[in-house]
Amino acid sequence: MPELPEVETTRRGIETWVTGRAITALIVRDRRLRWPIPAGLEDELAGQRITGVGRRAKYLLIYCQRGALILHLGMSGSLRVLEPTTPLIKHDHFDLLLDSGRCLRFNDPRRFGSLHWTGADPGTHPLLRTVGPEPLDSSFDGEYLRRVSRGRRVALKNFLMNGRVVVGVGNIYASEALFRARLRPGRRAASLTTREAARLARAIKAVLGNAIRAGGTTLRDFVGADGNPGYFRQKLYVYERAGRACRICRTPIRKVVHGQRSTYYCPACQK
DNA sequence: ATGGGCACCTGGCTGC
DNA sequence: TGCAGCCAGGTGCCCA
Repeated sequence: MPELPEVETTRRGIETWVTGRAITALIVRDRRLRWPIPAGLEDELAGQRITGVGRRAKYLLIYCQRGALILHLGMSGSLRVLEPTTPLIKHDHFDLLLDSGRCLRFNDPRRFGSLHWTGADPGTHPLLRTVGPEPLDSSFDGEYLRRVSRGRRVALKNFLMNGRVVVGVGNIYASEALFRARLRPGRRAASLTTREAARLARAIKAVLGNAIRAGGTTLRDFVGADGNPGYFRQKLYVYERAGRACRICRTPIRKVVHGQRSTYYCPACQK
């Protein structure tokens, strides 16, 4: 499910509900995620106050007095603000109960999500230590993309989805950003000219920014903290539009596979 | 170092 | 109606 815009939508959705609240309890119902929820986390969290909610890459960071929770939504995870009495459904993994009387409830059918705890700066955690720049930061620009793409023979699409190059760009937004930059997904990264790299960096920022403004993309099951879907799907130009007319030039959109993932592009608009 | 492929899971849809 | 097969928004790890 979630790429950067969906995680950011979730972050904004929970922020005002949890910041400044104390955790009264963590109730774990199913520890089985990509990695098991750490034993003893219940005791660590009880009584701690939440000081803020951040995001790094596709990880949500819930800052507490003595450390931070690091939460990944995987492919199918969602985190909602609910009354604790809301009936449980299949794949509800945990509740974080707050002193406001609300709770954060995490549901994840495919169990690709994860929950970690760190007593240190989350940026030093092994999962986050080696990741690339945030695409919406000013340090991420055409000059950076041009520099790190030198000598790289991978397809542009895979290059963008490599978290060491840039974080947050998943399968939907890689295709969308390449369409917006008018670049073919199969081109070698090393073929990027200075101008193209600048166009691509701008396209990534624009696509992600617009998707955040729309509350993310819901293809099947993404919902934000309020339970509502995202509305960016209506604004997709190529993703899941194989055979349909390009919104710019009416040429049929093509679907190919790169690294076992579906990729969509317009053979006329993208060079 | 780089790139490619696999594995981890459940559920929804398609076609026989 | 049942069932097999395929596909899905991520990413750490293994191997060449």
